[in-house]
Amino acid sequence: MPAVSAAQGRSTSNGGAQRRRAGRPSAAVLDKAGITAAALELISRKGYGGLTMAALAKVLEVAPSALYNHVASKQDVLLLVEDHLMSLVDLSGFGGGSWEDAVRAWAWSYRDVFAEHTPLIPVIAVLPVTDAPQTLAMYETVSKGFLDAGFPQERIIPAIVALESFIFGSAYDVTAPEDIFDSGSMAGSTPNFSAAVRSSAAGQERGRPADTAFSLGLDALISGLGALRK
Amino acid sequence: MPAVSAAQGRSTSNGGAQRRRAGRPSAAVLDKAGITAAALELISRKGYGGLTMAALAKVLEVAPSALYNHVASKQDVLLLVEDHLMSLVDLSGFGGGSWEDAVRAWAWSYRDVFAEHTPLIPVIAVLPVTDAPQTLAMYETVSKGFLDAGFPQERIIPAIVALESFIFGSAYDVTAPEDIFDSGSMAGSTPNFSAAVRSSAAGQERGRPADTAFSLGLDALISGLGALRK
DNA sequence: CTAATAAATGAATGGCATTCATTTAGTGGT
DNA sequence: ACCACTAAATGAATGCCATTCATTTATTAG
Repeated sequence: MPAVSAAQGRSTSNGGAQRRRAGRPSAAVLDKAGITAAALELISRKGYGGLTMAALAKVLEVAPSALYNHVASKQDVLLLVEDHLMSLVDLSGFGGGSWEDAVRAWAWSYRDVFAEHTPLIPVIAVLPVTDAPQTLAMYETVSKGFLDAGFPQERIIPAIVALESFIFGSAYDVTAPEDIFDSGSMAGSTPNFSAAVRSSAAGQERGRPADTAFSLGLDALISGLGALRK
Repeated sequence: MPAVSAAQGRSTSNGGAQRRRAGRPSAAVLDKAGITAAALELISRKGYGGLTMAALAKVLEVAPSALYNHVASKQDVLLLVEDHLMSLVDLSGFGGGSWEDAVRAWAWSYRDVFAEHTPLIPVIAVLPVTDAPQTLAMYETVSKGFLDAGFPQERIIPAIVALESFIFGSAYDVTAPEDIFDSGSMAGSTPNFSAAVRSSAAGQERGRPADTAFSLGLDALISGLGALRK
């Protein structure tokens, strides 16, 4: 199928999109910032399942192959998105106030941002920071916050990594279905677990279960790691 | 059914799979246990990139479409694998000894198992335990361990979830490349971060960096969560 | 004995990322 | 002013992949 797709257009009041003839256009249509923005729009509209190179090209009113003049692969697009998201993480606490409060605000916003973007977590976990300026900027601010709070220099990176690991895992947790711990017909053979599930659901009432666990773990990490300060 | 599983070809020691004629064979060739075993073998040999329905069918010496008589989708295969892996997690500490030691042994082995299977983490995070008997069994044992250690019932699930979140995030961390924190040409603009990276690398010497961070975070979590006991 | 069901084959199907030949436009050097 | 090179677009493959469907054969239930 020729896929009428992107640029149909002509006279009808569509999104615009005149068909472009082959060859380099006078003004460049694409750049990394535009690709990033289009990817984010697509993700928010259709989710990560809807983020395909073809769909991205359609949003940008370009042939799919044109994207490859600006990124080497789809993975590259994900990297661009990932780095952009890092700029949304709240670092304001590291400007003043206690280390505990700064870490808490940072961790909650970091988790919230990536809870909406869990498919990027495997990407982040392996992404060399060199290629990600926003990510690097975040690490710089956080490192300085830890240093100023009195952390021994050689403990700073392990502490940040431990916190990040917890944050990434917790981001997945946010996306879990309500009934994930429903033991169903097997409940009879798991009395202790089933009782614990019932009991935590009962004591819950307000707020998401994921928030309760995150709060609990974060407090434990903050107090445990905080003890490393000189 | 013992499930001959990875069906071997007739007499010849070819890798080559006698061609079976169409129609139901007298003895069933496939079952879930065999599919699970073949998937695990494939994963260990070729990684998750090599785990395709076609490759799985080839290992089992069947046509790809035959798999769909036993599983509904590839996701289903991943679920089978995931549940099998849960049986490899070390629960022995919960038989006796201190809660701290039991949790520590459980957490390390849990992380080690899934560090080799990070592509399953998104699957687990969303998997209803009903469909996963081994997973359910693990939760039962761990829940009982927490209860016996004096945890208030309504705190047990949040505490386990917090630990699991940390474990999953840390499993990704194990797979990160050595030089992930290399700031390269940008190092000049990130003095605090770069110094922290150098310093933690220097103090490292033995063991993986991921182990240092995991140990640090796990100790913090254990001492913080342990304080919840009555 | 027969109808329903289970389990296999083999041939599509449609979606996907990616590549390649081709076209056109700007750019740097002489 | 010319020319070679490079940049940025189109459009037509390519190959991989999960999944579906019609068909065949065997077993099982009534």
